[in-house]
Amino acid sequence: MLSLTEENYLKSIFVLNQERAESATTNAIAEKLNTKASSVTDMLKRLLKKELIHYKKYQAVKLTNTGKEIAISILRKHRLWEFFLVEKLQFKWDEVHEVAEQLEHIHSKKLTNQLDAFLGHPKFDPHGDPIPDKNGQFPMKLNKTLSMAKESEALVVIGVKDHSSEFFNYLERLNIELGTKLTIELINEFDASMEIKINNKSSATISHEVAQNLYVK
Amino acid sequence: MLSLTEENYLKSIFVLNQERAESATTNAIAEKLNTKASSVTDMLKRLLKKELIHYKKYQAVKLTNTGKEIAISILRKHRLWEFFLVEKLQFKWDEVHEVAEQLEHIHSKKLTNQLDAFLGHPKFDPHGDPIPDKNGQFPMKLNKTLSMAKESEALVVIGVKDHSSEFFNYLERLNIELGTKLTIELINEFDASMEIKINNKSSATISHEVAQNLYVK
DNA sequence: ATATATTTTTAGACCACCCTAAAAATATAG
DNA sequence: CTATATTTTTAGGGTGGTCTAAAAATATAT
Repeated sequence: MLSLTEENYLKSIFVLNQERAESATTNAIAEKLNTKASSVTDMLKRLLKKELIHYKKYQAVKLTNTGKEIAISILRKHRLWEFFLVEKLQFKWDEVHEVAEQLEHIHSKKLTNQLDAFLGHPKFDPHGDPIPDKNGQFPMKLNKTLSMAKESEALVVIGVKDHSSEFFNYLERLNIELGTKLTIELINEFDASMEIKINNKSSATISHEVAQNLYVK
Repeated sequence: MLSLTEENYLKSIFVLNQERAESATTNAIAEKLNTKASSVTDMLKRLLKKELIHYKKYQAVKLTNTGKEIAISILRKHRLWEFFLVEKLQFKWDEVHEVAEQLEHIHSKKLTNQLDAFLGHPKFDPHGDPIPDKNGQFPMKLNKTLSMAKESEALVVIGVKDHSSEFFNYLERLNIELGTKLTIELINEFDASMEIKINNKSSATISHEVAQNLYVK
């Protein structure tokens, strides 16, 4: 059983390596965890002894498979809890992080999996970050935006690229949320703005910029 | 901000003093926390310095008002989470404790209060223990056991006195859980055992000892 | 290619929390 | 009331995790 601190180190290393290979350096980890480089070196030795990382002095760190598994499970818990907080407990999207940082360290497979089921197996957290499933598989990254679709296509909203509250407010006024059905009625050639039907009820005209920020399938 | 360990000490002291005044002795605390008496003495000094307990060498410990507040808030969180686990995540009675022991240490007033609201402000946890409200007030204690009821009375199970897994298993075999309706069909004068109807379906004979451990209303 | 700047590691110390073994205080029995 | 048993505390040490300051390795600049 790992300590809370060890888990946080694994998570940071994982996230850094996601961003860019070779980027999990001592200093980078220290900064991410608000600690000192010397403390990081200390911990790296411990994690090496437990075979959770690959580490040679003065070189960037990588996770072993075990280390990766653990890091992913922590990420999974973090994002599931964020989803829970927003969806069930009315937290705002900027209030969840701090609490999820604590909840991600609760050890109970049953808890995690039941929570996942209770939430309906969400694929993305409230910030749009992908939630790995219980086997550690990440969902496909969202890549198709409304702006890529053609006239008369019927689509479903599955995410947003922009996370500003301005955008969320805009979507709320138009009654667009996750799962909303959109049909493209017309695309203006001039500025690529679109006339769309929302849930087969209301109609609206949206700019190309808005369409670029809506993930659909 | 208190450490997880400090919080556990406060909780244990509170629970011991609930059971009986003067019962929070060094040895009793050590046993409750699965640690050694000398470690307890160590911690008592720290808690004294933080003014969370009243403590004189060789004497039983009491909580200060601050200490009591903290202990109650931990108990509140523990019991709310137990309720959540059973009610929303389909945990069994005997599976919740270990996880709740972890969840009770999450620091977020907003989380606790929103969870409370989400659950509908429950007054008792799945074991029938009272859940203090956000001001630290406990609801009235459960006091009526099945053994106090009379022939032909119809009752609802609202808690258990005994928390052993043996008892939980027994109840599971009989299909008795929170909210189960029991009707007393007959009380044997000899040993005070009862024949009861469970949810108007199955019948069973239960001993007086079992009846004494079921809270009803 | 050497001098300088930056990054990383080591050395040594501190704190929280745990332990064992022994000493001190308290409780119990005759 | 003394002798013994029990409880509690002290003394001293260990581990996980932190830090500062200094040394070592690596990277950068001329």
